Amino acid sequence: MIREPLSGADSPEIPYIELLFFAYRDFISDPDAVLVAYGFGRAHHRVIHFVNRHPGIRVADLLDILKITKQSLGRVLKQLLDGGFIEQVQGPQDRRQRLLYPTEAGRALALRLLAPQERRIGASLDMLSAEERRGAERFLRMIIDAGERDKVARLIGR
Amino acid sequence: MIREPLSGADSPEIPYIELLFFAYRDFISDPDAVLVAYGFGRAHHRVIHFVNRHPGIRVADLLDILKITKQSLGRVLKQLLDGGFIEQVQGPQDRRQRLLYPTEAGRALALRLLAPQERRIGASLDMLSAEERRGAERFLRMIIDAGERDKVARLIGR
DNA sequence: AAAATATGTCAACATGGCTGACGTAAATTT
DNA sequence: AAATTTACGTCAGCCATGTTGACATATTTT
Repeated sequence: MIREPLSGADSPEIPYIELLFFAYRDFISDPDAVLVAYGFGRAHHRVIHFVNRHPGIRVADLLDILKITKQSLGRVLKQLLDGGFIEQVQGPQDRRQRLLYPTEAGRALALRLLAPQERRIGASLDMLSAEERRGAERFLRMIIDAGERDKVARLIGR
Repeated sequence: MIREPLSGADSPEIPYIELLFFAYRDFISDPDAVLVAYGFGRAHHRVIHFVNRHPGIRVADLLDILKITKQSLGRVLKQLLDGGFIEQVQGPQDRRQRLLYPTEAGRALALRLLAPQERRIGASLDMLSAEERRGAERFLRMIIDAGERDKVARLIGR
């Protein structure tokens, strides 16, 4: 039995690791509360978000963003299609593709899910200087897998 | 059907929201890879981590940190006890309490799970100025629920 | 014509959340 | 001393969301 704590003195990274855990824990609690009213979960949230951010996105792109299997995505996608939050359109060039677009309801849901997170993040950013904000952004960016950073930069538009 | 993307121009918070998603996605992929070798999941990781950080922690405190139910915690805790990664000791003052301590194996596992995250976070911090690092820390801190911040500050030791 | 690609689908399974109720032992309050 | 509260464990069952691997179809590319 070990009595000595694993301490932040041993490793200066530990506070950041734990802050990331706690921040993420609370960060997703906002949309979670909204989602229960729709009978949806976090997986639906992610799909709704990225389809609204990139109308016409392909299923394959969504899989690459979410890093989940086709089966898992297929399940929630079907529910969102059935529920009238997302529409499929055959790709005009490549007709194998099913391009995904939000409906009016889908856009409304995306905005409802976004609102509390904007508030939370906005309030946090308000407390920071310009350089501190840059620090937050660069910190997160460098945590992403090196091979994914360019893709993410393109996705978020900077 | 809506064709206009929900844009970062509409809302300056969106890039941060998405970076947080992508950073967290990759951040947990490291320990996930280690855990499969033990037949454990993320829930075990969290328990192992906080028991190693705070040897002698009570079950109730763990529940408050993880924000999960007693039932969910009980399941993984039992597996960690059975596997010899954690030991229980009756509380000396209050004998209703079961204080949790890591075993040697539990400490070793905690360090194995920590190592890749330290590398990832450390490499990210190395790219930042002192003020940027401060920004990253303050950003995360302010994302945490206001009512939880003091508790978290105590837990992470600053 | 053959091969590769984009997508969907099937069955089966595991993890880890949840609820609500109930039990026990120990500490605290009345 | 009795009643209440607290800390913890446990039971049964449910749900969301992740996994694998195989297979089907339409379409595009070679």
